[in-house]
Amino acid sequence: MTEPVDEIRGAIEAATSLGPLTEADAYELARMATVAESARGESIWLSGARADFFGLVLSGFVKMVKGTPAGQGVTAEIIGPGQVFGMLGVVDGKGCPLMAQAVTAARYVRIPKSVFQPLYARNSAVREHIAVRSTSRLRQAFDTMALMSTGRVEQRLAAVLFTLAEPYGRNAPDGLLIEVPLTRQDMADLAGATVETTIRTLSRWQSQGLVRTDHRRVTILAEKALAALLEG
Amino acid sequence: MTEPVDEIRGAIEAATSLGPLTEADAYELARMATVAESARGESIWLSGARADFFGLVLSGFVKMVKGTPAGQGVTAEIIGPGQVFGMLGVVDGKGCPLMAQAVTAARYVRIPKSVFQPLYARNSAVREHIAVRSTSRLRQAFDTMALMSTGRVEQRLAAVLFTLAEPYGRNAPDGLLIEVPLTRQDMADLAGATVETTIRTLSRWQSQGLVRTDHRRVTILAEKALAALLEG
DNA sequence: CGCGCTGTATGACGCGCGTCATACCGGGGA
DNA sequence: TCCCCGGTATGACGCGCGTCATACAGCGCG
Repeated sequence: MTEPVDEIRGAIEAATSLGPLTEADAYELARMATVAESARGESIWLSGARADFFGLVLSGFVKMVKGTPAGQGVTAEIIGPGQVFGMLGVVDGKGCPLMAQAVTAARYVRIPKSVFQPLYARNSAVREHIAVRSTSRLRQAFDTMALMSTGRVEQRLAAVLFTLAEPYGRNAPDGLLIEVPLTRQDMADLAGATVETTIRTLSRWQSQGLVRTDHRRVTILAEKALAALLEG
Repeated sequence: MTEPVDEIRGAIEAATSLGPLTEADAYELARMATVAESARGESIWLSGARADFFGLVLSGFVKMVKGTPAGQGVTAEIIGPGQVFGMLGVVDGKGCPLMAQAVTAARYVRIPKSVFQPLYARNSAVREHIAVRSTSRLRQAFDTMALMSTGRVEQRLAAVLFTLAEPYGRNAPDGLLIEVPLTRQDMADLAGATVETTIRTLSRWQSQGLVRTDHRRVTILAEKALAALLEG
């Protein structure tokens, strides 16, 4: 069994989101970080709460949820193993406006912002790396905005599946398996729709042979046919 | 009459979006930049086109439009005097995925990316400044995403007005005047709705005394009542 | 002046999808 | 074992809003 600090350090060094850290920096972070676990559905932090740490997922999946004025939440993104979440606040000192919640049972590293901040201030390569990632996410955000404001639910849902398939898709014998276990409610939150409509849409797709769901995991069976819906 | 280069330099130094430039840097940029004009409705660059410059608005307004797979466009943001647009591509070298189009007759400074890039690479204060602004826009983007995916048109439209009022609102005798001249179509694009629905909604608000429109400029008469719609 | 074009406005119609209600299934706990 | 609860599924209903059609006012132009 490896020492926890080594496991953490390994994960930190492997996380491309953090950028090019020196060995000493990685060790420093690892030394001050801790591993935490959350059960499925558990909140890691609440929206608006000034979390004093950000997270690096070791296993499982975490979602970032934005509360709407209307009350219900919309999921902004799904964070998987090797990805960090809640680091936005590190850049400008403001808190993260999104709620973090475990989609599945999850293990993750808690890295105190107070430890990372000086490193961020000192290491310009890390700053640059994070800046580039921010702009890339901004591009994605524009795409999502455009989709959400014009599309029908069917299109949004299809887009959600493809968005998830990009980082978390795996080729399976009969199609493209999305490795994130999501309930219909989870997908509805991603698409900005209701559970019922999501269920209906997926049922229809299933009967048309476009997708298959198995233990909360979706497999895209007919990629081209599903992609065609996006043009609608 | 001031020399063009001085007018440009003044605008560049005043633009907070560009960050803390040294005098020499500002002069260097100004020397290589040019002033351009666009008539209302004119495209400054097309989506996907690799513009080799970004812009700094001197007067008038410019909108950034994201084309949707479905065909029609959604306006991501409105850029006013003193604001820059299309600078995203400078950070990571990729092009700007949004179309830039003049909402009104507009004058703007064209700053070649090839001139700004080395400055960006050299001046870490500028990098940091831009990074902070990116994260702030990312936050906004999350808000907009949440709004677009859940809200009714009425709510989205109200949100659009308040979003515009923040940078471009001015206190007028009878309310809050939004200084951007927008057609109903423009507002529809911002809200992700159709012209007809936008017209109907604004007509209703007008008859209820919530807003007034005058020469394409909207005045919010009953701020609290309008804000109440957001909670719906 | 009439003509065309753009922007605003209003009505009719239909469908997508949100809302509410009901039912079934599987798993974990007393 | 039964019960309960979270997740899935399906039907009925209604309304918001997108779509299409029509009308009119302002404005530049030949």
